[in-house]
Amino acid sequence: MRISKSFIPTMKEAPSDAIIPSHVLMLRTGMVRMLSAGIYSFLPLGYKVVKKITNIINEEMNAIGGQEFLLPALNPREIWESTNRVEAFGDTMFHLKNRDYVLAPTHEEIMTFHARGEMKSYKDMPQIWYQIQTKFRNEARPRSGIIRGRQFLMKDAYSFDSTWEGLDESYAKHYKAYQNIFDRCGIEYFVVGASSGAMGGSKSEEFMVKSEAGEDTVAYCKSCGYAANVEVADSIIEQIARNGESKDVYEISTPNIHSIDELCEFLKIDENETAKSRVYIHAGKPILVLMSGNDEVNETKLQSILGGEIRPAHPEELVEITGAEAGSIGPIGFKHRIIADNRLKNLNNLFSGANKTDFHIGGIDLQRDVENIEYLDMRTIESGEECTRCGETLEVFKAIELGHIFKLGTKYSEAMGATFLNENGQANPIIMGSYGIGVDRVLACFIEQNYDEKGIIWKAPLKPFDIHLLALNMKKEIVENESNEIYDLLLKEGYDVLYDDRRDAQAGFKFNDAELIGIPLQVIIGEKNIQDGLVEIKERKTGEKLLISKEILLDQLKDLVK
RNA sequence: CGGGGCGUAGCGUAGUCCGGUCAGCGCGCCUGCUUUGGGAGCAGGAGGUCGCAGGUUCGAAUCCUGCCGCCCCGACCA
Repeated sequence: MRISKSFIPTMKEAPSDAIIPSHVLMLRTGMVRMLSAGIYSFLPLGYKVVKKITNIINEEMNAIGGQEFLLPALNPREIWESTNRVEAFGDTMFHLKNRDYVLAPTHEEIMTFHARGEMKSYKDMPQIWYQIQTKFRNEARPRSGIIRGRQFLMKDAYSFDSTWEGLDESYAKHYKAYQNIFDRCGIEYFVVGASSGAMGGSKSEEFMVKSEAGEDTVAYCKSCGYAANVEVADSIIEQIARNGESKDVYEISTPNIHSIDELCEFLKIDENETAKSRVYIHAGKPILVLMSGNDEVNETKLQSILGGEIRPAHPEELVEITGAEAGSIGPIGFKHRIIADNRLKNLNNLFSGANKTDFHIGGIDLQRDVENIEYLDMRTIESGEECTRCGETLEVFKAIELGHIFKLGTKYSEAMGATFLNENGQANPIIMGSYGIGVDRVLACFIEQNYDEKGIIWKAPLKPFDIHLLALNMKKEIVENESNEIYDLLLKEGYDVLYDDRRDAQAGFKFNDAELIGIPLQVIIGEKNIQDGLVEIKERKTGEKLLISKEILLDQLKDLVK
């Protein structure tokens, strides 16, 4: 493709709205443009890479027996009512104003609809059906460029089995296919066991990549592969020791001291000598949660301990309940249920709030001074703590969900009456799985993992072109003629070539565009070299250059283009 | 939905507090000449309802009211 004739609008500066690297680079390389918040157009260069990804997905899905569909994005609302998911999705689902249709955010119902119509016997199964299609979700807050949009490309697959063992097999096939897909795309990922949440079903796993732009926080152990959402993750952490002798409790004036850090600084004490208080409301009653120092309450753990909904108390409620403002609350004199984190177990000589604004209490002995205190694990783990499985160091970081596989079971088939007859002639609901991949997220995540200060660095499977051919000065006849000749030659050899044949662009301009777009190999035609019959080959990633005779160019490329 | 920020030419921005020589700068774009291995030089040029709608005023990018849009943090999220 000749750049002079193509639409690849590169930019030296990115719009100030773009923050994360993939967003900046996709805009700067002319792969995408934003139409509205969370709604992007793919331009030719970007769409070319999208198709590379979807090709890989097609191959791997077909390899496990998947059959590709294309379902309508426009759905009658009624079918979503049948599984109660209009309510479940709430405002996240787009509704049309002038007809009773919704824009599909996923396709369990539609696939189940087709299965219900045709799959009447256990002999019809197993089946794996999938599609690659645009999905719509009315995200309250689109962000991070293409990573979280209101409209996005998704590969969604559905398995239909007559037995639970069959579902296990279909699920395992998808797990393997997903590994192949992400491996082939050149993405570094890990798998996190997840709760299936509102999707229903018994088991689900998420394929994640580490990224600052991520929306989940996960704990990951490099050495044994343990990975868990921080909401449910555990770690090994040093217990704090009880002092030999307990002091008496005493009140301290601590004007304007609100945080543990301020308290430690003010009293010249260690975090381990403090207990932080958080008040939650559970079933209409206040509960004091005591944490050691700056440890954070893990609300998911707390919620599963207590059962039912919890929420932090509002500032006004705090005063009502404890008599003090946030920052001065503590266990002494607190009249409701008190739960302390395991790390605080039986500690003494602690500092905590006095339940009197601007006062703290020292010398607290939880054994002696706090009646009916309960100890439970409520901590949010942190980077650097030890893995409970292998004892190595855990890392905690943000991650993006690229794929999610679910054992759905019979939730949808039961709700929609999709049944089949088994060997004994009995009607049973079809046993389903569902399996998603965010296709444009794969693209964004690849870029997040493969760029430098100059631009993107493509790897072979997703590269938009094989070779970037740069004619440095097209106004010189020899450069123009030789470059055109080499371009034709490369095309004839079957290479996909991006040819920078612009007459009015300076050499430096072309170099920078080439680094930005990031095609792995550049073939550079300069006036002096070509006069000597020489061309240059440059590797984008390393910057390594090779000056060779043009006669052996094709031979060299055979080794270099993968 | 809560908090914060922003909206001036295709992109990046100055000016807004303190109303009037205030619509400016850089990049990009067009024309010509020069230059040509790391985002060129000179000369000339095009391009703006200052997000939209009201209002105050002799006069509004600037002050007031309402609305719209975008970004960031949070809440939410299969």
